[in-house]
Amino acid sequence: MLEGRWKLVILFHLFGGQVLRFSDLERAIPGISQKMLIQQLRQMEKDGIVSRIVHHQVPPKVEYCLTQWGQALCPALDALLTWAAQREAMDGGNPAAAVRN
Amino acid sequence: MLEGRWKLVILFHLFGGQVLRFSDLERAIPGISQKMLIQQLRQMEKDGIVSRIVHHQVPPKVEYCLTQWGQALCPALDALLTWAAQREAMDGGNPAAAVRN
DNA sequence: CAGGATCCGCGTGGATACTG
DNA sequence: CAGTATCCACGCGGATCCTG
Repeated sequence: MLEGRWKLVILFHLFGGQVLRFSDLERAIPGISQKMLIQQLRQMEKDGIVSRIVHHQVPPKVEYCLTQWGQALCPALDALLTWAAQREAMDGGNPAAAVRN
Repeated sequence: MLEGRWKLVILFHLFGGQVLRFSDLERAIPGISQKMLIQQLRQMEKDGIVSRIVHHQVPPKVEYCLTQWGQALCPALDALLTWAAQREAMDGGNPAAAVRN
């Protein structure tokens, strides 16, 4: 359910109860295409991890945030961030390597 | 670094300081091919997550375990397990869905 | 603005056979 | 036992164009 190149990246942006618009996410994640963004969001919505809030108005406005079940992922995401931080704190390794992924 | 279909599955088996042989992992992970197993192990070895211990003898014996840096992933893996467990504890949803992945 | 629809390359991953 | 070598399908993900 968390596989794929973008899932975790998206989740990290929704981390901590953030509510973001489609375009916000698009701008926040350089390199992602609209197709991938919507595709991954839809899958996670289907899996009950993120919820989609449509505001009926023009221009359209759609927001995304974590569901309650998605919020439960926060400790795990946090642990992953801690892990990545440890990596950078390590000696020789180049710091970019941990970020690049 | 954790992407791909098998990385996490393999890590879950090396969880808690387990030291396993190649064939142990192969048997423990139904459906994985030798190619994928060795490929993913090599990548994680290169990333410094798992370490490869070769015992020079016949028949060959090679063991795999987490490096110190790999051990640092345990809290994160644990959080993910907790997350998955919460899923199953939830009402309506079919329990298989959380496992299937 | 928030997508939908298409086309397409290329890498991931599966199956099988072979080896030191 | 612990890999290596090869072939190949499929689908992920990128690019581009279109729409309510």
